[in-house]
Amino acid sequence: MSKATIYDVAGAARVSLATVSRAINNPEKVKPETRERVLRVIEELGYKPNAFAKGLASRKSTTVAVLVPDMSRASIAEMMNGIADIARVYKYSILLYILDNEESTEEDVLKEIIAAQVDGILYLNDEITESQYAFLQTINAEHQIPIVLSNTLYPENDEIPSVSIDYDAAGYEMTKALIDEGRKNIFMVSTVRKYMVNDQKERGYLRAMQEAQLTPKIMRTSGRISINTEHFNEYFRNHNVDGIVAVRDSIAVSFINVARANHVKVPEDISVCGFQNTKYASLSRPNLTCVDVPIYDIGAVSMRVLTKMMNQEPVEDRTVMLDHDIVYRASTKQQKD
Amino acid sequence: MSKATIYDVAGAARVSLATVSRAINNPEKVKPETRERVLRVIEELGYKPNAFAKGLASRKSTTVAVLVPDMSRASIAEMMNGIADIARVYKYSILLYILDNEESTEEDVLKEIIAAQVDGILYLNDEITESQYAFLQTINAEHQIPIVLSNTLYPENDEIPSVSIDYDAAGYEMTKALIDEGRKNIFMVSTVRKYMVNDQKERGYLRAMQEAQLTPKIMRTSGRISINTEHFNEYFRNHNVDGIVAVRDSIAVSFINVARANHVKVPEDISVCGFQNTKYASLSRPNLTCVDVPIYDIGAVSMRVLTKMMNQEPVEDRTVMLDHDIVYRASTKQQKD
DNA sequence: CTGAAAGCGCTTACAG
DNA sequence: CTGAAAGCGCTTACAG
Repeated sequence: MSKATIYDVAGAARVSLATVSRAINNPEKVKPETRERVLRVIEELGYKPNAFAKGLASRKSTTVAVLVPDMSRASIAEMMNGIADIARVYKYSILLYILDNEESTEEDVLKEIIAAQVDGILYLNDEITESQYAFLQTINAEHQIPIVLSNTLYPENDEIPSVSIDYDAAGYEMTKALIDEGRKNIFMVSTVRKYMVNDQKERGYLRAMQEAQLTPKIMRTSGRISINTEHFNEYFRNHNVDGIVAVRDSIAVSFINVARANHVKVPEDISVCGFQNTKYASLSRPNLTCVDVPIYDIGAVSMRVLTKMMNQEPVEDRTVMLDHDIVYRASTKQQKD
Repeated sequence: MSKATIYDVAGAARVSLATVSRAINNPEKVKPETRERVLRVIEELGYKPNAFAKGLASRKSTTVAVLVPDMSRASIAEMMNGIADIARVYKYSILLYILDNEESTEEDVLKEIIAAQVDGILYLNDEITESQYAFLQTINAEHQIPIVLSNTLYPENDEIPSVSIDYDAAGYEMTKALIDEGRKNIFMVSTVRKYMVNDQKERGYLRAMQEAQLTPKIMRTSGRISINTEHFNEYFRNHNVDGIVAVRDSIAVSFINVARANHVKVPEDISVCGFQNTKYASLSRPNLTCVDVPIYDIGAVSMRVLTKMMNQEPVEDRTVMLDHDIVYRASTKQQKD
């Protein structure tokens, strides 16, 4: 019923199966006349090449693996949309691997990926460590399989290309904006776990504070709301805070809530800003000022870079930094346009 | 380097390739002694079966397609985690297909999926229509390929199994809770686009209102925050509202914000509740009362049902409804425990 | 319990 | 521009 094979097409078009294959994959090598006849038969029969046979014979899968740490981070979903759109344009399928820290280690998953014979790997795990990077390099070298880091970067090394924004600069600008408002006691709220990307934000924050001769203070939270609330409450009792640069929107919103519960006014008494420009930023009251990360584009561009690598095209820029904006809203005093 | 094939294993273990294949796939058909020898060699050589050859020879892919409308809906990411965890247990890979309304129609994507020879399909598109359902049935019948609906249901027909919660009952209970608070002018805020799932919530709402002899009023919004805000503002000027059952948390939070901007107090003057129990619910002020949908479990169970179908095991219950809770928080008066 | 052999549906030099 | 044929790395009756 749906099992038309290349033989059926060849028979119906009265050519050899080699010609059918060429008509599909190297149309220019087939006489237009024949090509059209073949294509028409393909259409009529609803023929779709068997992906396994094709993969086996050609040693190419037209499949890429997307490796993600945990889908539920808001940014990742939107990044997937960008990846999927570009993948579709270039006819790649997406094999999704979600890392859960439980049973299987990342190394196992990567072995699985290799066994699946993907043509390339998109690595969305933003908490990349030295040893993980080294492991990726090994894979890259041993299996000749292109890898791109999506929304992460590994500043010491660009052997594996990466696509993100300049988080260091963004952290700097965001902090500078609060300094320009006259804030003195600006805290960065970062995460306990060390993410490369948050590291960069911290660097930018530190630079801005040092330039302004202010004392930088970084507090680290888990991502969990309930814990944050207590943690932040304590801070209000014991610290003088008039500015917050949070590494994520949701953390910033948590902070706003705690501030207001402590009768501290946002933005009169304290300015709060975040990173990402998720829906949280628009749903919070006051609306959150934040760095607008073009997360869809990061996904799309990193997939595009990967397609180039899979085609052996040269990749001139191995550390792509997309532009970012700062969206000024009501959680800070300074409301530029 | 990494290209050990079944021949290499067979050679090193001094058996035929048939035996190697059996040692992997039907261990009980191989003498324990030989089996262990083979397995040891596999370990040593780091042999991984070539997925394409295996797929081609066996006509099974151990891959499932997950078809999603748009990753960025909050619920889908978490559902994917549930799906992925169970998929891993049963050794299935996930091929991800994201529908964007642009170029390719759903029908094209499904053809692609079939060409990819997946063993099963998980369908997460919650706005399923009659014609889509019919098309899925065709696929099911023609290609003998199992399909499960995840977090959707198609009440008129259970030929295609589905896993969700009883959204009708949940809508009823949520509405009833507001009625029990003494609210009279309870609106349901639903979506312009017709989602099966929201239909169910509306049914439950209507039933509760009718039982209480109250006039049901359904307003429909797009999901976009900016539009909602205007829309809701108008409502406050022209209507008497003392209760809101929103079909999504984010819509409920939008409504809370607009209410407060109009100096209407939540929950003193108006009770507001939503659906899903996302992070929005905890980040809003006041915290949002809502139906807690076990979205991870929905993903996990639907994947489990699919594995059963792929193994030809009988599926007794074709319309699985998982339990749900209502989480009472500060956006409603009645705070049960 | 094990092996020889056919076959899965393609691609791709190699001839012509 | 086209065809015959080998080969990709497995699985699976079929014998034994």
